[in-house]
Amino acid sequence: MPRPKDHSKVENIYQAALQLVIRRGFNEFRMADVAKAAGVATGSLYTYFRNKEELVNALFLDTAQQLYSSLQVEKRTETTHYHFMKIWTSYYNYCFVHPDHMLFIDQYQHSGFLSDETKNEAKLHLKSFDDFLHHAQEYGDLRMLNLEVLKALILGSVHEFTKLNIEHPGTMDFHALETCKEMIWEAVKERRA
Amino acid sequence: MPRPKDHSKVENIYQAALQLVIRRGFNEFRMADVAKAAGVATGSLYTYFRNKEELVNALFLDTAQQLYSSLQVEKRTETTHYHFMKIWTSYYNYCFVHPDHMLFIDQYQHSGFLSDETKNEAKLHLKSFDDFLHHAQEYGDLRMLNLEVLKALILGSVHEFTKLNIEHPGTMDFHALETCKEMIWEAVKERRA
Amino acid sequence: MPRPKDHSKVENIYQAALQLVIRRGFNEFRMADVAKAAGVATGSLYTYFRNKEELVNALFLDTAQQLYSSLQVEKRTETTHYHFMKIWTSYYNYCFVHPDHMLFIDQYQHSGFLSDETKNEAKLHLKSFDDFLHHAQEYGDLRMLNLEVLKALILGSVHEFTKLNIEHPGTMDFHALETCKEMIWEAVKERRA
Amino acid sequence: MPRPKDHSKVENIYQAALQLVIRRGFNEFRMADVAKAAGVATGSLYTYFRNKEELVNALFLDTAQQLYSSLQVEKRTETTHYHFMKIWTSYYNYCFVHPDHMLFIDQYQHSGFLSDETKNEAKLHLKSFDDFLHHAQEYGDLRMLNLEVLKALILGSVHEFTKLNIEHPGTMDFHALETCKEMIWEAVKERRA
DNA sequence: AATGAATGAGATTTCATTCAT
DNA sequence: TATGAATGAAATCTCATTCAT
Repeated sequence: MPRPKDHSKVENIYQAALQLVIRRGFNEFRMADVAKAAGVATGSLYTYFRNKEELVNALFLDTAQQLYSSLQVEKRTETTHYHFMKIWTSYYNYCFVHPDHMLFIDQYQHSGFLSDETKNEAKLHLKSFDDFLHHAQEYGDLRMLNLEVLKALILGSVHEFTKLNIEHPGTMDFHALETCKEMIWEAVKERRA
Repeated sequence: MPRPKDHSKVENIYQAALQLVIRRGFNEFRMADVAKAAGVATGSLYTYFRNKEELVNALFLDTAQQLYSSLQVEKRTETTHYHFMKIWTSYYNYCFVHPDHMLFIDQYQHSGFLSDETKNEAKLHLKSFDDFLHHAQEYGDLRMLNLEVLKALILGSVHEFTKLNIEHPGTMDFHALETCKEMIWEAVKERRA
Repeated sequence: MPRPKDHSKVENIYQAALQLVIRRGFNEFRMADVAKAAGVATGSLYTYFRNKEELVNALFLDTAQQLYSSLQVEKRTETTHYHFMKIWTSYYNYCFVHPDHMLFIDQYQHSGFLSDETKNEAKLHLKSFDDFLHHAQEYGDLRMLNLEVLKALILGSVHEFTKLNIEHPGTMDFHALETCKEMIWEAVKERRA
Repeated sequence: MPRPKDHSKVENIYQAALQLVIRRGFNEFRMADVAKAAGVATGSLYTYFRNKEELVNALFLDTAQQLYSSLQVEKRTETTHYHFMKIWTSYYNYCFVHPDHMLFIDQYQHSGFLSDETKNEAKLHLKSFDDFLHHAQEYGDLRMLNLEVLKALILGSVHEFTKLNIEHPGTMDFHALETCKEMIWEAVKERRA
């Protein structure tokens, strides 16, 4: 029996690659560096990924999956308002703890490095969030607006606030955060007659 | 800083570089490609810019200046609401026509390629917008919130909607746009007692 | 030298390697590919051959032995002319059926990959053909000429015609083949006083 | 004005590449080695050739052109026999002086490295030799046989004798050479009624 | 003995920058 | 000043070989 393909190594590679993406400013990361940081040989990267492009795509998918999973959508038990706040906060918290993940996704989303397939597959992880928004609209709790537009505003706001945190740490204190949540809710909530 | 020997050539270079940034997926653009697209020799780039980094920084400044100038802040003659709508719309329109400018700024803003000096200088062009927001807060028309946070929300929303336009052209129709403006206003406006 | 632990496996490896040499254009064949095609693990190749060089040498010997055995030299019972035609034809037929074998030998014969030992050992399988030529010269049936030169012409002609068959299938029809045999015989036969 | 692309450098590269092909046994030559031997930087090879494959193809064409130009076909002024001997001898002499050229052509002719286009283009340089053979057949001086077959025998014989020269220098002495010429002529000449 | 994942030296190729013209 | 061929350091990728299982 050969050594079984070590899938924890793939995790190490993802971690290392992400760290480097951040450190080297999102512009470029070198395969040799990824290998070294992951504690494997350069050539080993190519047992897991056919080339650099495939590694980036896989890393993107893996990261997007984690990032979007942080949108804690649950079965409807509370008011839309309550649920919305909870989801937004959980997403914000994830971005706060892992700004690198969010930045990576944000940066590469529109880059030519990613295949359309990857981009589409990444979006699948937003399905339950889509459903939440859709149902909330049907209940008359959210503005009737193209879902993509709604999503862009909600997730985009988190992204922007996270970038702010990176550039000016401390700006987003407790009070600011509460206000932000409130603002976004005011933006998206339906105004009843 | 470019030595403005021949300003039209520098303009060509900027144009060419921006086009390439878009085409090559924001990841990398080659000096040779920029030169060819700009209709100059590779070596000539180095008469205008000391190296690639300087070219990127100069391009960033030039683009940011144009982009941020589109925030048509005027002297206060109308209500804050009216003025806000006008500014947001003019910015949105610029992004709609030049999505590449906006994407370039958005992508490189947090990249290690830019010097802090460049980043700061770029922000100077937001000074009049800062002033507008600040005064509007003083008049009690906008939420009392860290200016950076307010800005992040306002400009960020335009950026997100522009990205939407790129990915799904047509999503942002007239109705959606009006609603978006309304949403952002609802988010940032001060609720009086 | 292969350790003949499992002779059928070595045969598989030879077959696979030859197939690959053909497919990959005689330039390079990869150990991993040979292993896969032979249905064994990469590492297993190294139980049979110390390294790639040894595999090539062994393959060369094996193939040369088969190729040269097709020169059906028998005890002198017929005229030299009859015997010559028979031998040439049997060699031609083998090459026609196994052009890959012939090409492999032809390509690697002068390549630095083979040890002198291998080259010499391969030539031993031409011993009986050498004898045939030598005796035919003594009988005054073949030109008195350095044996190597004679061999070069006789075997070389078959090789050339075989290559022709590969490049332009059908060129060597029955008539052409008969003429070729005749030509070579005219070339090598002794003209008596 | 930039440095004009130095086409003598291409010649250097060809020379260097050929030398290496020989030295390293026709199996492989490294771009870095070619560059060093040609006295240029590694990267410079890529200003002349897009990649290794293109270099090999160009080298093949260049070498084939030289090799085949040595077939000194002239206007018919003498007997076919005389002319044939002259051509064969001039080709043999070229191969004797440049065995490396001949070996390179012979080795790569059937290798997957060359494009079909290259192979076909190389053959164009045999056009005047084809014409010579064709006319000689019409005059009733050469056997009526597919031209390709005739060529294979004539050129192939030279190749084989050249290889002999490499392996056993001295074998092809003056006497042997004269006999060889005679043999080939006996093989290809038409036997009149 | 057999496996095939892992290795890493070494190959090819790229591209920012220089420099002869 | 302008040119673009030339450079070579540094990147990506390959593949013969090793070795833990």
